[in-house]
Amino acid sequence: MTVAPSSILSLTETAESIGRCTLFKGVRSESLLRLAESARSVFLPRNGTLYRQGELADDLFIVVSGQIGMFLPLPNGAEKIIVLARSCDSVCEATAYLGVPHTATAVAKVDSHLLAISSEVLRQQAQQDAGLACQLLEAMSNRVIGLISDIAGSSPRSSLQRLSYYLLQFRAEDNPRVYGLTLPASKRDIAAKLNLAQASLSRAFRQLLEMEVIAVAGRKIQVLDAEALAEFCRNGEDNGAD
Amino acid sequence: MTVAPSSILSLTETAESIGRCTLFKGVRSESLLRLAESARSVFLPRNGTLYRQGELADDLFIVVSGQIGMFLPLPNGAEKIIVLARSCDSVCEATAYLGVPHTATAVAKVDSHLLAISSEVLRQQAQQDAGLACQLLEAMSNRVIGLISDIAGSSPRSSLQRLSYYLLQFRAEDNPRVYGLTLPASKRDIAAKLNLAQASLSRAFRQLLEMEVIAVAGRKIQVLDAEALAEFCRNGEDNGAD
DNA sequence: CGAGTCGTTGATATCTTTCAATCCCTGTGG
DNA sequence: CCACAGGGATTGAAAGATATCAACGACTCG
Repeated sequence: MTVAPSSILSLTETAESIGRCTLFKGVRSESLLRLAESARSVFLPRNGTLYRQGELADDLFIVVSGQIGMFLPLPNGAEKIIVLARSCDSVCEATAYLGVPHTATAVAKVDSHLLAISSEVLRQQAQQDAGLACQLLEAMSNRVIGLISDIAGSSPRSSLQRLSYYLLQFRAEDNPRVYGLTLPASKRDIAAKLNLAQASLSRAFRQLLEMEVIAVAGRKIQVLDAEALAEFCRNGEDNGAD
Repeated sequence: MTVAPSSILSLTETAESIGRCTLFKGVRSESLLRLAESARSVFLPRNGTLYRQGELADDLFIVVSGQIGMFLPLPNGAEKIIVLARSCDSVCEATAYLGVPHTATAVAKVDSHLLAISSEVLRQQAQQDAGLACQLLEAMSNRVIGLISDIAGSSPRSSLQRLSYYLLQFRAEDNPRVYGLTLPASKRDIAAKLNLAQASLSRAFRQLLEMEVIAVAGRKIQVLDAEALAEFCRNGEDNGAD
């Protein structure tokens, strides 16, 4: 992991960068500046390790650009991806806030640029700025909900159900029957997130494809019948067209 | 769900009750009182439903006595238990703080007594009392870590590994080789938490038993060789005695 | 044009699930 | 004190689904 002094950017620029992150949106600039003072700029090449499970969390990371994957090493050598963080996302808020060992390992999926904020400063600032604390609270709440959603998505035994659930998460608010999406990562990583073998995911895609519920073009996917997907999630059985 | 006016308890008594909860430990009494004012007392008989997935979260619940199980209904009619909350635990902090729909369903495993705190008041108070907000932040962080740990425990395919991981969580800080524990719920519920069929969990217990890694007496369990359990978690294979 | 990665596909083994019957323990009632 | 539900846990046999291993095709990059 390459660490560059944040001085490449001015303090105010750094503060702005931090403020753009969803985690700190709306936080008053004074707090932002404090955080920026403690920030280090980190560049991580593709496949570079940001931290490993078990290491102490001294920093909160903000993804400026690139993509970071947090995963759990699994007994059989495989890995389970917990979060895929992209621009403006933050990583390891919980462990950083608590200052405890990282629960997962984080690596860059592509060349990435991040900001490391001292967890100690973060705690201090949270104590003094309730607005900041509440913002963190909100982000953390969303993370909790996201994790529970992940658990929900990984709990069904059937690979078809897991994939259906996953694809359904990209559906817009107004619940359209047809919609498009782009996979945020390689199929291999998606499989790791859904706790499936690459091969199993591939077969699941094929099933959906042959049922004409989706159309696939590389990472671009067209959902042709979201209702059918939802039906899979409920019943686990195919009811095709009704 | 039976709702009784909190007036059975004096306001200060309620505030004290709230303060005992780990979620609000160390919070200044003024904030506690504000929260207490908004609190309702809730009694839930065994198998009573506290709330269902999808309902709006208007309240944060504190378990005064009893046990609450939060679970996700699964496609095949089974259910996945996410959290088992006991005395002094809190339930659905994230959804309540955000005021969004519940992500899971909560029922009482035994006759239970809880306190319902208005989520709106909670948000207000958090804005005004950074100490409270930080306390919530800490609790939420722990919840995140706990969830990730759950994910880690549910990710390995093997039932032996899942059970081993689960039992290992009861190990004391100093990593003793031998230790005892009492299951916090029925084997059926444990199975639901580990994403296993009752029968599969039973068989996993039997394996561990026959390998003399644990001893079982109802809900009381003696771990005879924690290292062996840890080994299972890593390798997924039995290396018996070395 | 060769190297490397990603994704697909096939055949097999392994594991869990499922369903059902049985056993065990507990609390109740006679 | 014994008998009888009732729930929880165990066990057995069969079926189903995914993992695994390996080989192949497609694509990108240098």
